[in-house]
Amino acid sequence: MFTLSEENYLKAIYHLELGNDGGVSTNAIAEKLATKASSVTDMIKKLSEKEVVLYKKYKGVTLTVLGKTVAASVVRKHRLWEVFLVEKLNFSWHEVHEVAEQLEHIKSAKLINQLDRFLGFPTHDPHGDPIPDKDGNLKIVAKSLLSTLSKNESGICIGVDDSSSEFLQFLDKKGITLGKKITILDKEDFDDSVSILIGDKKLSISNKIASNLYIRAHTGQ
Amino acid sequence: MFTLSEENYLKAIYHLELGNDGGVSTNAIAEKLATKASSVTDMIKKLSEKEVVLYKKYKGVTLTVLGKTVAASVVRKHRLWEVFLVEKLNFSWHEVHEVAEQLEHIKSAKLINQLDRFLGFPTHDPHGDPIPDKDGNLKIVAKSLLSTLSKNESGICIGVDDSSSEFLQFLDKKGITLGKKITILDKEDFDDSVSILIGDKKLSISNKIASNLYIRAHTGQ
DNA sequence: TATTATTTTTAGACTTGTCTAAAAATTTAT
DNA sequence: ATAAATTTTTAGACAAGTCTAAAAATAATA
Repeated sequence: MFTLSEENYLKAIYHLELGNDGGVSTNAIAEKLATKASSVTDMIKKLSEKEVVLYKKYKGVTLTVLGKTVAASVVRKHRLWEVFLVEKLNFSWHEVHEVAEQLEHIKSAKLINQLDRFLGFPTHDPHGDPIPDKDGNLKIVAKSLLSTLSKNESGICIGVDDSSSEFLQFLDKKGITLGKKITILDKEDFDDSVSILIGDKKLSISNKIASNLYIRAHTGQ
Repeated sequence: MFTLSEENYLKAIYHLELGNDGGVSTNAIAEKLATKASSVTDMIKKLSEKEVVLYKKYKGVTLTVLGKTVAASVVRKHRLWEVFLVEKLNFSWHEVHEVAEQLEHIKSAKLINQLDRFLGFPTHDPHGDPIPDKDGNLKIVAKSLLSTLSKNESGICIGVDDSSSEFLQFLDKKGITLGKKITILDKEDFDDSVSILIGDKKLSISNKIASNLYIRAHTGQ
């Protein structure tokens, strides 16, 4: 069994490993968890004892198979709860993270299995991130950043890279939500802004926005 | 804000105050929380600092208005989550307690308000215990123990006194559930056992069972 | 490659919540 | 009302998780 703190470390390492492949550095973990490197070293030793990470001094850590399973289970719970909050309790997508951070640590296999069924076995959370299955595997969907599409190309908005509350509220204001079709009308060279058609609305977004939106390739116009 | 541990102490004191009116003893709290009296003394001092209990050395504690509010809010969350687990996730009434013990500490006003609405503003949990409202008030329903009814009297089963998993499973096996009408057919003097009619089934139950079942007086017949 | 700069680890301290053992206060009983 | 039993508190210790400051190792640079 793992403590709340241990679970948070495993989750952080899990996310960091998905980004950079190879070992995860002490500093990277410290930054992600808003803690100090010395605290991370202490915890890493404990996790190493418990055989959920491989650790060699000064060389960073990687999750073991067991560690990956535990981390994926926490992520699974987090994302299922997010779906619950949005679908059943009328939360907005920018409000769910904080609460899911707490709910993800509730321990009950039956709870999470029944919740999964209750929600209709969702595959993605409200930000478009995939929900690991019971064994910790996640289905990767091919996705591109909106900023990489060319003029006249289009696709379905399927996720966000930055899921901060501020960014999500900005998207709400602009009417950009998951599932909507987006077409590139024009790209401005001088500031990299993009004119898009979303639904029947035309709007211009900055490159910063465009490179935080994931699009599923929409083959055949 | 209160820690998980503080919330558990407040909840324990809240429950103990409902039973015995007047101050709650250190030992009573220790027993309820399966901890040691010395630990209780330590925590009581902290709670006293935070002005959620009134404490005088050797004289036990009572909750302040603030303390009662906090405790009632934890109980409210516990019982709402129990309803959720039974109504939405197909838990049995004997399975909910352990999980609700965790869920009751999740902090989010919106979560609990929306959950309340989602569940249709329930007034009682799956064991028949009343759910405190947002202000911590609970509606007390007049109830009697089945063991106090006389021959030919009847009532509706509305709760249990002992909500241990074992007792609840026993009731399941016998087909005794909340909402069912129970009529006393006969009472045996020599062992205080009771013959009852529940639904269309006749069965004999011991006094121990009869004095753990709450009945709403069924006036008229 | 020698010297900085950066990263990581160690050492020691602090907080929270718990414990045991012993002392103090209260209650019960003779 | 005094002695015995019980309850409660104090004192000191411990584990988990964190921190600061300093030391050690690694990486970057001249």
